[in-house]
Amino acid sequence: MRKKAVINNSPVCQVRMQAISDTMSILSGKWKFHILGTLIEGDKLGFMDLLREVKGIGTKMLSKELQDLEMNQLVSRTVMNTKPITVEYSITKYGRTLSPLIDELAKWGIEYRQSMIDAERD
Amino acid sequence: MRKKAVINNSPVCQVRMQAISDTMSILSGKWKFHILGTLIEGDKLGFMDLLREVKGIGTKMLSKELQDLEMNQLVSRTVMNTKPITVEYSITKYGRTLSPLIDELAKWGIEYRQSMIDAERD
DNA sequence: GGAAGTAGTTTCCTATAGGGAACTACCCTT
DNA sequence: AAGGGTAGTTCCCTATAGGAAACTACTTCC
Repeated sequence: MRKKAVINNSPVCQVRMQAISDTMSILSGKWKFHILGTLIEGDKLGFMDLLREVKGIGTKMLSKELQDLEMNQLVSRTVMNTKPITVEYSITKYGRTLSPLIDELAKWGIEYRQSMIDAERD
Repeated sequence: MRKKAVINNSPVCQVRMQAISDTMSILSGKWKFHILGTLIEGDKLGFMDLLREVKGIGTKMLSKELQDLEMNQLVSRTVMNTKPITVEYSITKYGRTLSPLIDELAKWGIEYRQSMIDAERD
């Protein structure tokens, strides 16, 4: 008799797994959390502001990641009526719903670092 | 006068950003959350059990991801003294500290799906 | 002895992610 | 008219992630 999957067959697990995949796919890539974190802290920022704040990112990736985030309604892009045109990027109300998740990520990472330090002392 | 980064210069932000990178790097890849989620639900599982539970994964990736997780003390691997040797994978106590994070990921993903459905109704 | 189950490893391949540098285009200041 | 700031786009390249399939090695059941 061939064994079959049991645990992940329950509808509730399937939904959870799918949800996790969704979230990770929206927030995939090296820079999304950095950009979101920066925008959550810093209200309205221009393209060049973000380029300076997000250390190490280049124009290509910043542009691409911002487009992804805008597409998913996490970030808004507003072209201002100034001469030299400027653009204001800011986090959306919906983007702010990521705060608890980002906090958890940061919290776990900080505790992880601490546990490594504790382990070293043995 | 040349502008400089301001927001992410505060030590607290730097630590947070680093922590997020740490977490994401430990949990990187397509399968880690699936494996962890399955092990959190299902106590002790063998290699082939996991292969069946984690839909779509192949032996190579499963093996590699389990090694990564074991290295970071999130998963334990025990070779059992049975003939045909079997191996028991289970989540560690430390691995369980990821539960709140995984819950947040799932929660956000589920709300995201719902918001898409709501948006469609307009 | 052959099938099937245990737990992987190895090899080969492709698709994607991501980086660097150059380039566009517009405007302001000097 | 030259330099520097705005906001990107395009092209080229490489490194890595991940998948498929074959292979190892050992055991038990039929």
